[in-house]
Amino acid sequence: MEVNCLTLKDLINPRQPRLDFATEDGENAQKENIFVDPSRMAPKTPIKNEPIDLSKQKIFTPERNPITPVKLVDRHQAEPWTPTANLKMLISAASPDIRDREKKKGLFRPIENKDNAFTDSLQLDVGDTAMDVFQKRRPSRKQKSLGLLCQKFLARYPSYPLSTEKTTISLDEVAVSLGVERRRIYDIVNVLESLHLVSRVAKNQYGWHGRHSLPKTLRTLQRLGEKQKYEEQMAHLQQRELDLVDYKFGDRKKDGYPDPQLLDFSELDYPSSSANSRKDKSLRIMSQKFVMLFLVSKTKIVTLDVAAKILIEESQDTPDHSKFKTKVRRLYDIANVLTSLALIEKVHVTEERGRKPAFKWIGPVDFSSSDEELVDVSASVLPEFKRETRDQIQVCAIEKLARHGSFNRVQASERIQRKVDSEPSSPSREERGSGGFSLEFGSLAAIYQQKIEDNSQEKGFESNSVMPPSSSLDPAAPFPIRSDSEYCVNPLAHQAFSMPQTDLQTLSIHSGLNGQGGVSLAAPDVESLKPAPLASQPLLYVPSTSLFMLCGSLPEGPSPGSEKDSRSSDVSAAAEQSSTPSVQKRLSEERKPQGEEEPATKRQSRDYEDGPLSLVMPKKPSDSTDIASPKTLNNRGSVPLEDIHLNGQLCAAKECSGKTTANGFVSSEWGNPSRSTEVEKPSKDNEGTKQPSLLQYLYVQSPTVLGSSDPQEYPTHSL
DNA sequence: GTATCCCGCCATACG
DNA sequence: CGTATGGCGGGATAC
Repeated sequence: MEVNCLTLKDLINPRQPRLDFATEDGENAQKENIFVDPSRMAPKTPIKNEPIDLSKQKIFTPERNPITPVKLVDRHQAEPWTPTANLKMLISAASPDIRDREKKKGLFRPIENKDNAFTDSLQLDVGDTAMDVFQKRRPSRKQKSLGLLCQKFLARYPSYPLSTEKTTISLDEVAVSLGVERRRIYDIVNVLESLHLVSRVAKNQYGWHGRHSLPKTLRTLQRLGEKQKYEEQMAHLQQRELDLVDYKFGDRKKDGYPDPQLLDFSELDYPSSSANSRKDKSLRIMSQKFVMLFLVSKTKIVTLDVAAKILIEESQDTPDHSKFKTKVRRLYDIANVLTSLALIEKVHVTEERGRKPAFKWIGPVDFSSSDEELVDVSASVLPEFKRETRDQIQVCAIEKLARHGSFNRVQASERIQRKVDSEPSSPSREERGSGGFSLEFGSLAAIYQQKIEDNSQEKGFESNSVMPPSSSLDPAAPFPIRSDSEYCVNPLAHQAFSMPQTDLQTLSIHSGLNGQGGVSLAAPDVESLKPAPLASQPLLYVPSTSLFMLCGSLPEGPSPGSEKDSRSSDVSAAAEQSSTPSVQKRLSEERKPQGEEEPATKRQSRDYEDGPLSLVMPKKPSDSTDIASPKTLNNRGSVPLEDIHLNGQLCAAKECSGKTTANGFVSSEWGNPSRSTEVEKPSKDNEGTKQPSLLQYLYVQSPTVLGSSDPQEYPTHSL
């Protein structure tokens, strides 16, 4: 299909046609969105700084100004790709109007994603013939995923742009360049806007801010989330689920009132926009709330259904099932974007009720803390409105609290605990949340970041310590882990980053899941690692899902539980109890040689050996050095830099791993789901003690997931 | 089957 | 009226 559809570009440049883009590989594996990165992500446009590239667009849009874009022109009729498409075509034939529409669309084609290098080459071998093209090129759905698209989008701009330059984003331009309809760009931009990575400047234009203020934004959101007592809400919902109740919360928990204004908070102050009256509706708000849920969650894991329920609640209550479905749909959209930003990753949680899709926060968590500081910061950053917002929010929150309080929070909490439980962190950093230190870090980090940017990125924050450094490095991703990606400014880096992230994620996951703890630990390593950089990269990204979480206590304790150890320390005391140490050790020992890519099989085997732990282990490879990463490198070709971080991350990850795991264990998988079930049950956990958290989640990696989800293939490096 | 989620119709907002 | 935005959900795809 691609073939068929040419894009404007193609038109312009006829020769390229298929190959470039095509590749797909579709099947590969990955789940959907993954990123690969191609070298080309930013194809034409100049990435970094320049936002706009007229060249390509020329035809289409004028771009720069808000002028209205022309809709695109058509290309030939449509692309037959989907069945629907065909139908449409037919229809269009019948009706002119429709036809027009079609024309408009016309453009998309997959862009090249990927790097040509590998894939293409591979594919090329096969042949470029038309046939191949057809087959290969087929635009698989994945290629068109929002996550991938978002990645491409992000690759066009520096994560940490220099303050001096302001980048403007022309929606049309981007749409054309990425080969998608504008509608899709809105989806991305809206989410980015909710995190203040961009802001709307004018009609068709958005200003790119990058992740500089992300920490602040997250802090603010975290606070808001706390105020809203999202944690409790989540707990309630979970309970309900247990009960079976689905949507509908009878209780109405808290909210009687609307949420306060997250939105508002969203608007930065960007000069130009004065008018904003965006009625911001759902996507933006939903995105912020969704993020808040992660930030307030101890486990940092949020299931889609819980998130959907909470969101619905707030807004309205219609327990309508359809509404729920729609919400979930939107959440997937948001999640894809957040995944591309390396803030979350997909996991599965198995609860009593069964396995459910969920996402785990892998972004920075550090800040917690006290309000004031935060506030200040935010204030500085965000101007006025923030404060206002905050105040408002606070007020609301208070009210809510009061109400809630009355409620049964207690119960809820208990239940919740069960579910969530887990927790996080382990020993090392338990406090993170509590302590203010995190805040400090955050701020420091921010500062550093900026400086760094200015300077050059590099830097060595690393040095020291733990968290801070890491955070500093990666603002975006506070976690040590992901930081790398961010760190890099270059576009390429971004691209690359995806991989790293993955790695990180994976690692962390394996380890224990919790990012938190891990992070801190990691940081140090990272530093050291950094230098090594590239090597580490090899890992690749594993997108999502590698793990599953199971709730409940572990069954036998033995194995799994113990192994796993707790990562969670904070919460779960349980972890402490037993296992932790051992686990950690292991982790440490191990390293991951390769990235995660390993096939599930391997893991499994390992698992068997050790049990869940083993899973974790693999990742560890500390060394990151390994290397292999060539692939990643590829991208980098142009961009050198930052990759390094990745390595660091890895390290961190491993460390984390140690901590992590607390309650759950990882299992290998699917294969044995049964097991998991067993587990679930409550054994009560060890802990029962203090923590409420009764339920534990198990994280399991799923082989499938691995394989499947990640299609990645990236073979990795293997090592 | 279920989980994801693309696609794009169509309602709004705005001019 | 037109365009700009983006809610929304049918239905396709991935698993």
